[in-house]
Amino acid sequence: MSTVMRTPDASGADSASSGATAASRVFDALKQDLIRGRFAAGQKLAIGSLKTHYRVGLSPLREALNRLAAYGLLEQVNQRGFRVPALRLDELDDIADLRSQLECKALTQALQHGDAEWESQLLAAHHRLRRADERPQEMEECEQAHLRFHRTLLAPCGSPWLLRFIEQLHDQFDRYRRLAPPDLEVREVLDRQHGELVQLAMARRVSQARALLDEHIDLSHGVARGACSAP
Amino acid sequence: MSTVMRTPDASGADSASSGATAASRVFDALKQDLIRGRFAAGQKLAIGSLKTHYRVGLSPLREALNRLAAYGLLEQVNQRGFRVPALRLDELDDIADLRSQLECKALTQALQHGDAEWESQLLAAHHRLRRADERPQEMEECEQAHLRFHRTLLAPCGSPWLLRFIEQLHDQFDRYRRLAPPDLEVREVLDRQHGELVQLAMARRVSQARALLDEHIDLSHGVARGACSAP
DNA sequence: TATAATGAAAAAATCGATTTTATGGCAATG
DNA sequence: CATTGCCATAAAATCGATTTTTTCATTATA
Repeated sequence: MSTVMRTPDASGADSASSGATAASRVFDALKQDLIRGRFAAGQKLAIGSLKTHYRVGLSPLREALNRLAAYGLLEQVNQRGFRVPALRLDELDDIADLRSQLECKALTQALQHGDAEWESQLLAAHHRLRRADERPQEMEECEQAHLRFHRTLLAPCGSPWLLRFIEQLHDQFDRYRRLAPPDLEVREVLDRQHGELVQLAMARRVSQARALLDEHIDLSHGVARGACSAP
Repeated sequence: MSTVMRTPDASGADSASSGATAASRVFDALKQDLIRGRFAAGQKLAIGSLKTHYRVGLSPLREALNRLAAYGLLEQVNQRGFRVPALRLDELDDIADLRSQLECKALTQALQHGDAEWESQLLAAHHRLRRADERPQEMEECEQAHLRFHRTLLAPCGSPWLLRFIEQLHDQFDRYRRLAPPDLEVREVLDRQHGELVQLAMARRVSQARALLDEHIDLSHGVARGACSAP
């Protein structure tokens, strides 16, 4: 069962499944590693090393790099390869501002269209998130659960392009957030907000939910700013 | 002078210039042909024919196709190649709605940040647009001028990611609009609105300008709907 | 000393051929 | 008659080698 990819991985599922090509596998792996900050910001990628590191040939690797550049997780300069984008405070502010704008819109629409089935899924996603948060040593587990929770929250908004952009911004944002020093106090507030979001969403309290999501993103934004050095 | 490409062609300029690679050239050509509707919607692309048509080898061609899929102008299914996305009314509505939302936001910010230099550029862009419109036989000329006008209008908004998404949506929207039967009456109104937009922008009348841009997009939307058949 | 030219080494991009996977017709089976 | 299995064909994906372009240390020049 292969996945239609008008966008890199529109389904949100990892292409680790059966019919995955080498290109899509290395795309997923590279994407994760970029978001997790495994490459230094601003660094130039040595294609030769990537080839050996990810155990793929040149062609699928280059195809993956091209996708990532089009997606915005890499910069491509014409005869001089690929590099990791720098982390810039002004860009983070831009990303966070747009996230607020788009996710609040999506939330409004999701509260209008979401049905009973969605409510169950949202509760389930929140439950998984809490469980994962109880074992913070499993970082990737937590991150996955967190991503899925936010996806589930906005999923029924009815606008594929809106969701696409939100996903893209989320990936960009996470590059910053994951590199920032963690703030356990803020972290607790953020966790609490997840539960409150579920309550407000189920009760269809649009404006309150919007305000809370806005605050949620803004708090995260404050933490993520710690990833930036100079400008 | 090569261009940084965190996105396909972030500068808006054609990569026909000096340091262009085969991949970026065929990317530009394919992108234009897709937007111009030279391929039937839903059609599967025969990579072999593309190779001969665009006179490039397999590797650069595949890299271009991968970029286009990540950009959303192609669909990619894992072991069965690339196809042109179908034209769907609900998707067009989605695109138009988002365009309104994002472009109005950008317009507001542009009116706040735009300086005198920008005003000159806007006047110039509008002048070129009018001149191009006088020779409607030069369709591509008109389209280019039109695109540049809208780019210039929003350019100083100060948000690279917002501009990126707007550009992407604009390309998607144009796929529909260019295939729709032209409506000369509406066309005249749209042309008039361009001039009015310039006036309102220069006078920094934010809310009036927003309302007009919204109407502008909505009118275009009505025309573009003519490109859709069934759903 | 600063600047420009040079050329070897490294990296990016591309090509041609091979391998892998899907597709569609046809026979075999229930 | 519908369904399944099999093969030949076609297409997609990948590999290995070649070509092109950049990089950078070195030398020549003003």
